[in-house]
Amino acid sequence: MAHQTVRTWDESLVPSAAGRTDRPSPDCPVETALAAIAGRWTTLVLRDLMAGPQSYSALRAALPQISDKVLTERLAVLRARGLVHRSAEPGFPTRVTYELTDAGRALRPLLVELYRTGERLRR
Amino acid sequence: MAHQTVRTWDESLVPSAAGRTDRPSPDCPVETALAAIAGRWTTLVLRDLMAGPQSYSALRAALPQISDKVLTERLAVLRARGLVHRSAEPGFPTRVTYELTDAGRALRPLLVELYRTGERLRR
DNA sequence: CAGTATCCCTGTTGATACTG
DNA sequence: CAGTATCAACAGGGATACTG
Repeated sequence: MAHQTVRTWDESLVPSAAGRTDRPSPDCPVETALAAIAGRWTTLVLRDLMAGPQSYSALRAALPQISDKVLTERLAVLRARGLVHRSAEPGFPTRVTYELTDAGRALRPLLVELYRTGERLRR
Repeated sequence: MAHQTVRTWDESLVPSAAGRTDRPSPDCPVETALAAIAGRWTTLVLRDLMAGPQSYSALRAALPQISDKVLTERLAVLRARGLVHRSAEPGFPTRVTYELTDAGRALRPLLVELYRTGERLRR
């Protein structure tokens, strides 16, 4: 009879099978959440959008040091992730509004927990 | 009298001044927390250490696809971050145990929230 | 106003092989 | 057993200049 290693999982930490992965996998919920907020500036953009819909220039004004390229790419990625919705009014000059989707708003508790954890670590 | 833009901050999202940054800054608690768990494989190593102290080979066995180089580097970084403690028993063969520090254990609620958020996003 | 287009640079990851 | 050493490959981020 061969040895068998039975690994016990802490259900409060890893409640479902998807988290019992032995390598980084998109199927792991932790990876899914990390992928949602991945990228420099991303959490700052999300924070600003949590206050409500914002125009492109309002977002840029709130983050003076971000380059157009990066802000545009961040917003495009957040759109592709289904976290942000973009609406452009026809006419000139162009006016574009970005706002969070329901999925985007679902990130609020995570941002709060990141903040709490960061403050804890400071001590 | 010049115009003045008064930005209102949601205290439940950004409770202290450290989060009201206009660029990625190590002073922001969110950045601190993200830095703690940054890096591929990192959350998996932390997850395994949440179950208690582990030897180097136990960690490697739990993550068969990680290379020695990356596992070693991950552990070194987690040590440098003050999240993991390393203890080596003298003698041969070497036996080394890794365990979470108090700071490392403080990450548990964040991992749980990452998991919850990831599951939410799946729907 | 709201973006694009280039180009470069640097850090991170990984494969493979070797060691006290 | 518990790592190091080396090197190659890649992706993300940023500076700058231009456009419908």
